[in-house]
Amino acid sequence: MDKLDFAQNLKNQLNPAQYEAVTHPQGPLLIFAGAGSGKTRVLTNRIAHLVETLRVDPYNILAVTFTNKAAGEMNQRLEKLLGRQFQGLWVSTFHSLCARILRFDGEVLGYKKNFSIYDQDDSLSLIKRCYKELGMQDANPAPGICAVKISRAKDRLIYPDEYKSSASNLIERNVARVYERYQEELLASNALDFDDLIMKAVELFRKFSEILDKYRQRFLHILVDEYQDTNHAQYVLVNLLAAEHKNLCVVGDDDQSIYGWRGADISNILNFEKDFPGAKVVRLEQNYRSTQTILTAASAVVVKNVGRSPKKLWTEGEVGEKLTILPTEDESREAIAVVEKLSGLRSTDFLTLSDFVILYRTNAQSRSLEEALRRTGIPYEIVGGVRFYERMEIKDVLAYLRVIVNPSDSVSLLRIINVPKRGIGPQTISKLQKWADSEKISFYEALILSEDNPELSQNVKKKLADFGKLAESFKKKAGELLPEKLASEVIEKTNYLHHLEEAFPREEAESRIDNVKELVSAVQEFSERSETPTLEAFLEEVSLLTDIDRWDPESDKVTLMTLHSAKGLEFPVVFITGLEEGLFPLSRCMESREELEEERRLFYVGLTRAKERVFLSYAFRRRRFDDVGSLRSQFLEEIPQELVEEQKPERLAEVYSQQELKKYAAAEQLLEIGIRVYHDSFGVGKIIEKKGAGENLTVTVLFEGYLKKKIMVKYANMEILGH
DNA sequence: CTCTCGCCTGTTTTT
DNA sequence: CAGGCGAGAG
Repeated sequence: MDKLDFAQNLKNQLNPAQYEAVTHPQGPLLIFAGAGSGKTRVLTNRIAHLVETLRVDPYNILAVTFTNKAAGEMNQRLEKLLGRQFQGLWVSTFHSLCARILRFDGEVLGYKKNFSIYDQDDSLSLIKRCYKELGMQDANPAPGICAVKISRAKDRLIYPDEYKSSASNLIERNVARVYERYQEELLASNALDFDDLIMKAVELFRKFSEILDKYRQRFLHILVDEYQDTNHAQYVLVNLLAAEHKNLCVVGDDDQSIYGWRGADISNILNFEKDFPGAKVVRLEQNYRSTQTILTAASAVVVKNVGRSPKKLWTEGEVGEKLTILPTEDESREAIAVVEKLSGLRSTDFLTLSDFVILYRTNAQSRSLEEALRRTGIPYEIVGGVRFYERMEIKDVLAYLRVIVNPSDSVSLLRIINVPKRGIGPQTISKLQKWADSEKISFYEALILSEDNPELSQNVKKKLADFGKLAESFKKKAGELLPEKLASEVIEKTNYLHHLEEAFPREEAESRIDNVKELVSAVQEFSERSETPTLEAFLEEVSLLTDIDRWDPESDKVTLMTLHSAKGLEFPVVFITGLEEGLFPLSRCMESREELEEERRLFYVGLTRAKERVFLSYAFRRRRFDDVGSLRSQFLEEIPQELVEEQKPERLAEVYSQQELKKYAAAEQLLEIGIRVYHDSFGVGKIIEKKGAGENLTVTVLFEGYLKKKIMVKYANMEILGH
């Protein structure tokens, strides 16, 4: 395509706001892109415009997206747009960008090129080790909480010493101790966790201006997608890179900010104009995705939030169908209701399974849905949950590969040193560790040199030597074999499949063995497609891959995923399930306004995924911790009533009374047959049955109208009206 | 050193 | 209701 054609096409295919955003020549640019407003189209066209019309070398462009999938999609769309690939263009996530930079230039910070990347699982096990080493086993906070606190600190670029000096209570002082030790251990293991990738990249740029300069000269144009979800560290990174040329284009939507809990800072986008005075601001407000009804409903919900920049989405699309609310009795009935609706729609509206998505707040909710789908024989795919690369057996094999690449990687080494069982237990490990510390050698070296260790018995030495030889033989072969051959070699020589057979019942063992085999083919597939078919490259890709990256939107299956995973996607028909107080919004997020608003944005994100139809379901009773009755979500009431159609539940529901009642002994006596009560969720009803007493008290209430149910009498929710 | 049992805890979302 | 962890026995 030549230059003129391209320019002409742009004008025809974009609306005025989009056109403005795409053709803004240089300098800071902020694009507020409402849901479904053609954001990806603008980004890709902008990159194409930079190259085709402004003659910017693709080599000088950096585009940062949120997931690898989004990056891949962008590359694909560019290729489609121009009929060729852009050589040298960098499209990647923050994490892979930083990993790449650190592999290349990180040595000045003390990391060797073969560093390992620790996921939160690895990170937590290292933190637990730090607790032990510091003799803090029972200290507050628990390791899991400490891990979160350390992670938040890193998001904000707070280093251990600063954390320590600002620690104001015992818990924080404990975290500071662990944090300090944790960083030492990471460095000794030649490993970085997810947060380090960003933090250390920033450190690199701050400490070594010549390195920063190199990247500044390279990235003359920077585009950042989902800017509302960047945290402080990412913000600083972007600002460092863009400070000189100021050709920074950020795209985002404050209404879709849903990652506050992991450090995302909404003010990054809201303050952009302050950070870059004179920034051009473009608002994309025309929605091309959803029906008017869906869009109106979604907008009505999100306007309840206080801290947002005002905007009004509009569409020229059809009015469309009302949203449907499906009240159900419990989670399995909910699943059945969803599946029934789905199959009905499939036959009457000629939809394919890939047109549907079922969304939920927590991964645990997928179980009942999965069951219903399986019973009905409808193919489905779950995105997320236990990720493929986080499965135990996969992590075991990967740990072997990581040790081969990076023998300092203590987390991986400790993971596999006795898997499969080879008689190297905690005693031996602790002796080795002590010896390694006193001799100032790494754990791996201590293992290899254990022959010379006076502390160890002959028997133990033999076991260690065997394992050491095995590891060394893998290392030697790493240079000669293709990655997939090495993986097979590891699996074979360690007798790993046999170990799985022994450790698990047959069925489970088989599925785990299948996973291991799938891993080998994943390695093979990688080395065939990758430009750098090395084991190192594979390991890096794997640690930064998300489940959504592996998902195939085209395949004829119903998709199940969390609302978080659904960001950036669209479907003709969307089911949002579990709309109950305490579940969505999640109870832990209902205490502060900010958190409740984030839950509401999540609901907004869910609604705006839909092109044509939305179904919202909830259950009166749900098995969680124990059986709990629930109230429908406040979010349901925030949708204008004229836009929804509510299905009537027909079945008898049972909800139980609980401890709360004990506190209301007087109320208990009042709850007798014939008494009329009012309940927040179900309206006015009459008690027709009473069983048990105290904790076990259960009343059956006949609610006026359509419902007859036993209620878990959360007394606060129920008002006694009298006879 | 390994295995098993039973107790406790925690149960959100993810790069 | 899981999964993790510690204690105690083999």
